[in-house]
Amino acid sequence: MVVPMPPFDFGDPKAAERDFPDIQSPPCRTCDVVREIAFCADLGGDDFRRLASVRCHAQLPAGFTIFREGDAAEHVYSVSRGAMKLYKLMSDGRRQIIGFLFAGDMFGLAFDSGYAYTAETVIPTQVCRFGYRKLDMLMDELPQLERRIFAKAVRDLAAAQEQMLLLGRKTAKEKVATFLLTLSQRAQQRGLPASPVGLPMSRADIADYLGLTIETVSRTFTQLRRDGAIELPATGHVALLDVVMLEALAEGADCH
Amino acid sequence: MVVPMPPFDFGDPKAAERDFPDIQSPPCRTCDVVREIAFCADLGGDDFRRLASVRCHAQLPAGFTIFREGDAAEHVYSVSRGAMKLYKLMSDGRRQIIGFLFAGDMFGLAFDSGYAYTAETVIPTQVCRFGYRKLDMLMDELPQLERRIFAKAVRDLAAAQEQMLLLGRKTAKEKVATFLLTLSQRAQQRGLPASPVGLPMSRADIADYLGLTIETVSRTFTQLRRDGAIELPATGHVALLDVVMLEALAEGADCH
DNA sequence: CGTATAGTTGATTAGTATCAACGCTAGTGG
DNA sequence: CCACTAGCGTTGATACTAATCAACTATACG
Repeated sequence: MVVPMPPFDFGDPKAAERDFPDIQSPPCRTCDVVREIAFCADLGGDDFRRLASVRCHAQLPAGFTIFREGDAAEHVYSVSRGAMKLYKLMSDGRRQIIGFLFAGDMFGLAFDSGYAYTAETVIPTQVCRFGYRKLDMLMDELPQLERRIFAKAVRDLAAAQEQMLLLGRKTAKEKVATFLLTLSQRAQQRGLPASPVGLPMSRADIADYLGLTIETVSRTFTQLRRDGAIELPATGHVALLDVVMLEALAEGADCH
Repeated sequence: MVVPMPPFDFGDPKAAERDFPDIQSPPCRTCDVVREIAFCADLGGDDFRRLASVRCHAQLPAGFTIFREGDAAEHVYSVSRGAMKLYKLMSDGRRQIIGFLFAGDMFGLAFDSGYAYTAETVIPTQVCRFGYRKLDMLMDELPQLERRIFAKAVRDLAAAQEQMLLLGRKTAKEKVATFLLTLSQRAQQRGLPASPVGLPMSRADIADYLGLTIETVSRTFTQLRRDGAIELPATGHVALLDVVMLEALAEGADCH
């Protein structure tokens, strides 16, 4: 079901970052499932096969950097399984996570210059990779595909703008509530339950996504737990007990 | 040179907001200039004429709302002259400005649902409007055009991500320095001088763009003026005296 | 010229960051 | 299988940036 582990040394993270394991493999079932939500959706069987011909897969360990901000953009990626984070760094190490990605999400679009962000796995993750040139040629042939990716870029833009509102104008509590609701909605879209939601990323990742510190994120979680809005059954999981309250909190109806 | 004033009441802002003045007018010179940087660029003379056939122009007063967040997306717009702001509102009135637009900038792209933001003029502004359906059909015929708009969306996305870094991780001084540098660069791209830059938007607009308050923006301006980094020769204008210092400040080298 | 609005400056407060310590969990090796 | 250890997460005390509240000044407009 999952592509065999690529031949790099898991014990040495530096070695793991050297190369993207370039495995040419037959279409896998996971990717067929993902197809419905991924950017290959809506393509006829024949078109899909042509698209599939220019891709390759890889199973990557947690903490694996696929590309860095500024790298020449040579591939577009799609997550088949697992979770990724995209981030930007400042010279002094401050980090802003631009987004989290799950199965079906695409990343790596960059037109003129290089990639605008670094892409790193959060947990062991399987991705499909598409060569840029081949994809470009394919887009000329399949206008359906281009339109599909175009629409995806516009949706990403809308999401980024929503996040700008969050970062610029929301309080810590509102930020965390919004984050949890969004995670839940996205889980639903992937056919997963809305309530015990996987929370694969660390507190540091959440903090850097919401423009907060680890401590504030932690404190806010406890506060929401005390309010009865959420529960933290196990590490890496949240249960949304009171979605209505969370929605109120997300928009500023702060019941202190 | 500029299209005649549309027939709505400038004295009554409510009335002004009712309708987009639907003026069918011959291609104007301003728009031809803008063409080089706007999304119609790179089209052959014939293709450009076809694109021109589906557009209409309007000259709008300051503070004019072209569309609101959530409105059904029926048109795409391009600024010919003037300045616009795009923003999102929260239920309690908190506002986040998503971006400022100047001559050559496009806005109004929205795929599935309605517009993701409200679009309002900052000063008297001239815009071109393109019907969505017609543009859609035209994109099918002119892949060049679709690719062009696609690229624009990807660049907008990168800009939004850069702004996420600013909003989430930069200090007030870093935010303002970054803002001024970006304004200056964009002015240059439009063929204007880099240094005395027009600052058509209010302090409130700048504050809502940078995730600050009016007072903090004002204080930071004075601070930068005292540092010798900028000068405020007249209302609505900034001179960037020390770009190197501003660049250092923008990235966090805070010379207090 | 007078008034309304936008912008500046000052005093105080509040929210989040920072610094610091502690507890828990997961992974490791005996 | 269990003890050990490192890293992650939580909690507390304090500091600091930017928000808020308030007054004043400058600018634009009628």
